[in-house]
Amino acid sequence: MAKQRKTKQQIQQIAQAQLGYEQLRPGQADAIAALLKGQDTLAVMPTGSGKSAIYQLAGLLIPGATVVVSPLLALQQDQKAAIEAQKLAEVGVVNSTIAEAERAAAFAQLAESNLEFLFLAPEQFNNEEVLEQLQAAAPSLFVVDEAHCISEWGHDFRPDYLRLGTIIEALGHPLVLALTATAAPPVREEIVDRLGMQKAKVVVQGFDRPNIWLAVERYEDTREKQEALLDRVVRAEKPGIVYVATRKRAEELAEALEEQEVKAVVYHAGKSPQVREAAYRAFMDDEAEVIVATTAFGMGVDKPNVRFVFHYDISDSIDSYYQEIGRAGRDGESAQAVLFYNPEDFNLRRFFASGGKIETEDVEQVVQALQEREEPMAPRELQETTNLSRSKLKNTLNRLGEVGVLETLPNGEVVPNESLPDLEEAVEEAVRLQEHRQQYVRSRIEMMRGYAEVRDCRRRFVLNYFGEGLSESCGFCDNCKAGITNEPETGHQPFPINSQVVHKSWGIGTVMRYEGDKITVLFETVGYKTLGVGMVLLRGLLKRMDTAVADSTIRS
DNA sequence: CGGTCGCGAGATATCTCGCGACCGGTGCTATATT
Repeated sequence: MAKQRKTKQQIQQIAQAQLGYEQLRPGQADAIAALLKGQDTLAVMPTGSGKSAIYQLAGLLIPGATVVVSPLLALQQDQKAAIEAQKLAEVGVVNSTIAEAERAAAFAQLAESNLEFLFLAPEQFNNEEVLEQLQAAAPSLFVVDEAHCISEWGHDFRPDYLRLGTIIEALGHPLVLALTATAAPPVREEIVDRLGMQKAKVVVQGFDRPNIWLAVERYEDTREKQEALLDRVVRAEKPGIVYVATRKRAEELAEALEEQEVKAVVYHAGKSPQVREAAYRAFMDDEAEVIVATTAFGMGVDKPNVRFVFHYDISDSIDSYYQEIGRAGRDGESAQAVLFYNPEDFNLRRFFASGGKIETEDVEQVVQALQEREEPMAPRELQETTNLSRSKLKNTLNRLGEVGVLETLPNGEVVPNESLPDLEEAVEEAVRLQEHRQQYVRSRIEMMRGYAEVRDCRRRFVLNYFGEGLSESCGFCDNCKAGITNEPETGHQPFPINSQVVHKSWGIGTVMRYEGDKITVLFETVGYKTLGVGMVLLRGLLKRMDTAVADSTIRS
């Protein structure tokens, strides 16, 4: 296929003609231009900045079909509807809710090169027919929407996200486009890595949301915290979102709000699809003032006038937290993000994070079962033979796949690899990988504590976390208002932000931020670590890595 | 880790305490049952 060279101006003209866009935003044009040059691209851009337009335009401009991997059935439907409303091209959706006839029609259209966009969830690739049809159709563009799911869900919850790289390879490596709203540098790296993106272009659009007021209120007492939150919701300008960690808490808080005559609805995965849809609609249409929700609520939500996002419980990472509060103030008007913080709440997060611990014996058991069988086994069979819990087995299989002991076939069954590495060593490596993963997850929770307890401009903390600087304090967070800020003093920063350093036992890391006399480094193996700068210098704990970080990143 | 539930024991005929068990988030898909 001849590479298409189009100037940004030409792209702009097409955008205007096809999508009615007056002006493409810088990130959009950069991403599309990179794709047209044949470069795999990762675009990290806030919701509402037109991520969909990137794949829509690129899909139309590049000859051949576009496959879009999307995590939720509702999103697939929405995106299809959006394209159809603009009469851009023929669209198909393939998932478990689609009738056989419609599914067959979509594949027939695809085979005749009459389908431009095909939406599906990563689990669909377990179906051999899907993969065969796609291989025959040879799509030219493979899009992974909400690509942070690879890193957030792939390791345990939805492991098929980790297999997308294999799928891309099986399709002969079409051009790859990954899209996400929120991804810290290690998450970006993982996306590029796991999808096997080649010479990836990374386009990052500004993370700052200056109209969102950031604050943390600390309580040592649960009852006191609840009363404070309810009181704040009652007084706050609405509509707003209250995030909680458990379904039960969601129900309780909504009820308490109703008692105070606040129109509140509940949203969590324990509700039937109808009830969830009704709650969503009520909130979107401003019939409900407040939605009290678990993390089930949010993906794909783009409501302009959300005036507050309150967290009754802390999130599992800054990534999640920022994504959640980012749903406030999309209209550009000011909005509030307040974290109601009780250090005890970390216990639940640690519990969620500890579920995936695997023991050497468990791993050996799985390997043994596979070897005895000598033919592909479905995970369900393995679960019966080994007596491991579903999530533990998932984790074990994922890690074994990573160290090359086994391979997951397109239909989801697993087989031992033909050329087996040293088994004992590989098993140990698998256990070690899982430990690293856990340390990483826990270190992200610790960064959340860092945010809650930081005595500096909170916006600077968050932006540093995403690899961006903020030279002047924001003036729009509780700490700035109270005069608790800590202007960066270059003299105390022996290693520049974002530079690479090496630690004797933790290996390579990236300098994330400084706070007072503390330095926070993100290590590839153990996650985020905070050290005293004085001690680091005195003991020579960190050494500068001289290889410059490849910077294919555009900031705008 | 901590909140909650259910149970049995104890002092009194219903309530209170203490102990152990158990649960806690996110979604796809396939399949069986009304």
